Amino acid sequence: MSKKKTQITLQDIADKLKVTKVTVSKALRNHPDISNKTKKLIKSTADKMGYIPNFAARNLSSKKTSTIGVIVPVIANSFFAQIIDSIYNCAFNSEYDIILAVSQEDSDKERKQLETMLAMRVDGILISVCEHTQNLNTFSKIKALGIPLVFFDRTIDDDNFSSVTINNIQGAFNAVEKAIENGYRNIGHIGGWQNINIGRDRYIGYKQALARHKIHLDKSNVIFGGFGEEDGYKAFMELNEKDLPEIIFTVTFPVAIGVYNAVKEVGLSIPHEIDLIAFGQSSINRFLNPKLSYVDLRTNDIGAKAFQLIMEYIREGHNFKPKKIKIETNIVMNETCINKSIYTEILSRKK
Amino acid sequence: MSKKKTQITLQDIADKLKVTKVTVSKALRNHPDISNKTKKLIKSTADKMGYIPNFAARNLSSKKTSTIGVIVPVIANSFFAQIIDSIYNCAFNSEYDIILAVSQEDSDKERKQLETMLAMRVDGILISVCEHTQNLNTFSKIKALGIPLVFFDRTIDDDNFSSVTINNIQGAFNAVEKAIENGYRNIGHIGGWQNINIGRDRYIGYKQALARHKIHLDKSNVIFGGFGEEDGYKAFMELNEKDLPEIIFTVTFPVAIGVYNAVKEVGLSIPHEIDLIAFGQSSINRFLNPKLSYVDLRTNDIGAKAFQLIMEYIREGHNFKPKKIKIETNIVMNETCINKSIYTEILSRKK
DNA sequence: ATTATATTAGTAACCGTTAAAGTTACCGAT
DNA sequence: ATCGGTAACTTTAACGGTTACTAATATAAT
Repeated sequence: MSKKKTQITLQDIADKLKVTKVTVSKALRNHPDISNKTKKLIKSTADKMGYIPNFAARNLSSKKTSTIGVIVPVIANSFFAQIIDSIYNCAFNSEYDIILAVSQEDSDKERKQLETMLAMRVDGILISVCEHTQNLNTFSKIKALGIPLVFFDRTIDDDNFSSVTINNIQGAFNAVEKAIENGYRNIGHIGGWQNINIGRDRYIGYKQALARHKIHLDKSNVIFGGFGEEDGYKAFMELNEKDLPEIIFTVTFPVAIGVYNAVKEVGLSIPHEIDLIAFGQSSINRFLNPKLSYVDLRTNDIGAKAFQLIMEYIREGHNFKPKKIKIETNIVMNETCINKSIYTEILSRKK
Repeated sequence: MSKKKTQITLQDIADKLKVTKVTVSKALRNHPDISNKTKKLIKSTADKMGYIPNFAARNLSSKKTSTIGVIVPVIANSFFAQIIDSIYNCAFNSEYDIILAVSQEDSDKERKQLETMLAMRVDGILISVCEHTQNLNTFSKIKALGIPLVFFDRTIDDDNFSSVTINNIQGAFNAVEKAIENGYRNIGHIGGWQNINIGRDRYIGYKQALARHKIHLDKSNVIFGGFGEEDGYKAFMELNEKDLPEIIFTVTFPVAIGVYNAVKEVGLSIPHEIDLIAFGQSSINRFLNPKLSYVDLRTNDIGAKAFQLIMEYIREGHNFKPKKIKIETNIVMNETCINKSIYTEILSRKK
C-alpha cells in the first residue's frame, strides 16, 4: 500500500482539537477573535502535525495573493540582475512573493508571461519591456482590468501608466556634452530602437547636446539597433566601413562591450584611434583597459522605487494616479573620453 | 459608482451560452467530451468576454500547479544566471512555470523560500543550496512529503536525494595536475566551506592530484571560505601574510576575481609572481589580462539535466529512484598556469 | 440588578475550477 | 425489437481556505 498521505488541512487540526476549522484558520493568522491560549495550542499542534498552508486555497478565497510579478528582458546582465536583487529584497521585507519571468527580448514570450501572471492573479506587475515590444493591447487590457502595473527602465509611451525610469535625456546630454567639453567634435552614436524610451531618449539627449554646442549632426555616424553585445559589435563593424567618428556614445554598456570587442578585432586602440563612452555600467568595467567612462545608473534605486510605487498602487487601487518617477544619473569619468590634450600624459603615467 | 468588474468566470461564459460551466471548462481545455463546434464557440466567446483563467482555483481543484520552484544562492553571477536561463527555456518548452527565489547565501531565507514553495504546492523543486546550508531537516520533510526535489551544482550529503552536479573531484584533479605538468610544485588552494559538495570535492581533487604526484600538501597554502569575490580577496590577503605559493587554484571563478583584485592591489603580477587557475568561468574572463585558465563547466547542461530529472521525478512519483548525475568538465588553457619555461616567449609575443 | 460591551468561538456561504459519475439521444449490430 | 456503445452534455461534489454573521459568555458600566 502506498503511503497516500494527503496534506494536512485546517480541518484535520480542527478535528484533533475539537474546534472548527475557522478557529484554526483565525488562530494561525493571529486574528484577534482567538485567545492567546488557544492560538498557542493551535499553532503548536499545527506545527506538530506538519501543516503547510495551501496558498491556492487561500488566494482563491481571499482574492489576494501577496505576489508581485516581475518581467525583465534578460537576466544574465548585471543591470537587470541588480535590479532584480533589490526588488527581491524589498519584497522579502514586505512579505511579498515575487514571480520572475524573463522575456528574452521576445515580444511573444512577454505577452504569454503577462497572461500567466494575470492568471496567477498577482497583486501587481513590474515590467521592463523587451526591445521590440508590441504588447500595447495587452497593457491596455491590464489597465482596464485595474491591475496595478509599473514599468521600470524600459517603458511604453503612454501617460496612463506609471514608470520608474532613468532621466535618459539628461544623462545622454551630459555624457555627450562632456565629450564636447573634452575636445571632441565628431561624435557618433550607437543607439537603441527608437520605439522604446531608452533608445529614443538617449538619442534625444545626444542630439540636444550637439545642438546646444552648434555641432552638426552627421546621421552617418548614428546607428540604431538592439541593446546587447552583439548589437554593439555589428553596429561598430557597420560604422567602420565608412569614416569612423572620433568617439562613440553607446546606448547601453553591453553595446559598448560589443564595440570594445569589435574595435580590438579590427586592431584599433581605445581611446586614441577611437574613443568610447557608455550609458550604464557593469562590474566588468574594472577589468577593461582602458576603463570606460560612463553614465552611472543607480540600479538599486530603480528597483526600490519601482517596488515602492507598485505597493502604493496596490494600496490605493483605482484611486491611484499614474506617476512617472525619474532617477537622475551622474557621469563617472575613467580612462575614456578624457581631454585629448592629456592623452599622452595618461599614457606615460600608465607605464 | 466604481466599476466593480469582478473577473469573468467560467459560469459567466456558461450563462451566456446556455450551457454549464463544466462544459465551458472542458471546452477550453480541449477535452474530448466536447464537440469541435461547441469548442470553437466557447473559445471565441471566452476570448470576446476577456476571460482569464484563475490558476488558484485550477490548482486547488486539480491538485497540480505545473510550476517548478527554483532556488539559487545568488543571481548576479553569470554561472547561476546562465543556469537559470536554461531552466527557464526548458520550462517554457514544457509549458511549466518557474518560481524563482534567491537565498542570498542565507540559510534562513532559504528555508522560508522552501516553505513558500511548499505552500504554493509547486510540482517540484530545483535547488542549489547556500554555502552554510543548515536545512537538512527541511529537506527530509520535503522528502517525506514525497515532493520531487533535485539539487543542482551545490547539494547536501545524502544518498536519498537526486542531484545534478559537476564532476568536481575530477575537474579539480585535472586542473591541479595540469599545473603540476606545467612545472608547478608549490600549489595553493583557496577553497570553499567543507560542509558542501563543491567546497569539499574540489579540495579532494586538489589533494588527490598532489598525492598522485607525490607532492607534499602544505596546509598553510590552503584557506577555506565562501564562494564570492570578497572571499577570494580576503583569502589571498591572508595567504599573502606568509610565503605565497607559486600558483593558486581557486574553488570558483568569483573567488579568482577576488584574488585577481587583491593581487593587483598588493602590486604583484600574474602569472609571473603569482599564478592562478580557477574552477569555473565567466564572460568577464575575456577582458582579463592575463586571461585565466580554468575548468570549464557546461552550465547549460546543468540546467537542462536538472530540469529533465525533475520532470522524470514528477512523472514517476514515488516510484522514482534517486539519481546522481555528474557532468564532466574540461580544462581551458589561457594565459595563466602555462608552462613556466615559455613565459618569456608569451610575454614578448603580446607586445 | 440590568444593560451595554468586549471577548471568543461557531455557522454557513462562497471563491472558481476540475473530477467523477450520471443522463440523453442516436447509431449500428444482432 | 433489443442491446451495447458512443458522443456530447449535465449534475453533483469536492479542493482548502476565508469572510461576514451570529451566538454565547464574561466583564464593565449604570
